[in-house]
Amino acid sequence: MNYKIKSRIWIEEGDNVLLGEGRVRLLKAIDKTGSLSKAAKSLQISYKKAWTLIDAVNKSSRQPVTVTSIGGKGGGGAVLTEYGKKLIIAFDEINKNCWNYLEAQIEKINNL
Amino acid sequence: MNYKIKSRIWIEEGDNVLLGEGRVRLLKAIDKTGSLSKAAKSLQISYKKAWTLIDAVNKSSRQPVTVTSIGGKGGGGAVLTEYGKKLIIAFDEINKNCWNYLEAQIEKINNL
DNA sequence: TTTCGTTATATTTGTAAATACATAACGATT
DNA sequence: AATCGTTATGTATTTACAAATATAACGAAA
Repeated sequence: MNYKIKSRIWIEEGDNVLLGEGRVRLLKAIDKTGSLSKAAKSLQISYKKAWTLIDAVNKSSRQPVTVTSIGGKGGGGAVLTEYGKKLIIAFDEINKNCWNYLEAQIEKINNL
Repeated sequence: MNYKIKSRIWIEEGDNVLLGEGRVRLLKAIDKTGSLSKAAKSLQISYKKAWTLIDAVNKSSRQPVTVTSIGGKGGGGAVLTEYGKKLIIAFDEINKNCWNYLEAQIEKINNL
């Protein structure tokens, strides 16, 4: 059995976290469902947790990442901004490249 | 103000963690002090926490990472095995290269 | 055989984080 | 103005984790 290497990356603005894997997952779910409550349900987390996460994302971001509306047809909803979409694409790419690098490097340790 | 990117890497054997940044820090302190209790003190963690960490390291490692002795002159002590020394060197190198890569990549996000 | 500083381990206590629950506010549609 | 599915927020409870405390075991050396 060989060792495996794992990693987590995240982006900070000052002392606050902007993005991590969980937040990216949530943003993708919002993009797919058009709603924060549906996104939360699909990820099996509470609405409150999802809301707190998105609130933190928007507070630490330079530009809005989501736009929400309350009331009206369907009760409201949430969508990603263009900036938000670009963010998750860039994050995923960096993360994937990081994994690829690490997966190659673990051989150094398996061969010790 | 620009965003910063951070990361954590760790090595797993099956479901158990072998090495992470904290464990590597502890192993280095053991190497420097020759004792688990002194290493714990130098890192401002409890002896118990240090012992639990080292126990987990040795249980998930293919080969012993530390060798401890109880009683006798000086009460006993702990030293790293050659395998343990090689492990922390390899871990540090991989980790450092990972940081360098990420630091270059964060520009993609700062330029969005 | 007593001392000493260490390793080894169990048990309790305290604290922070996650979770659950509850409710207000909103606004287009009917 | 009543309804509906959302967003938005406060509060309480539970859980998980960290920290503190206590104590046994060890063996060389004096």
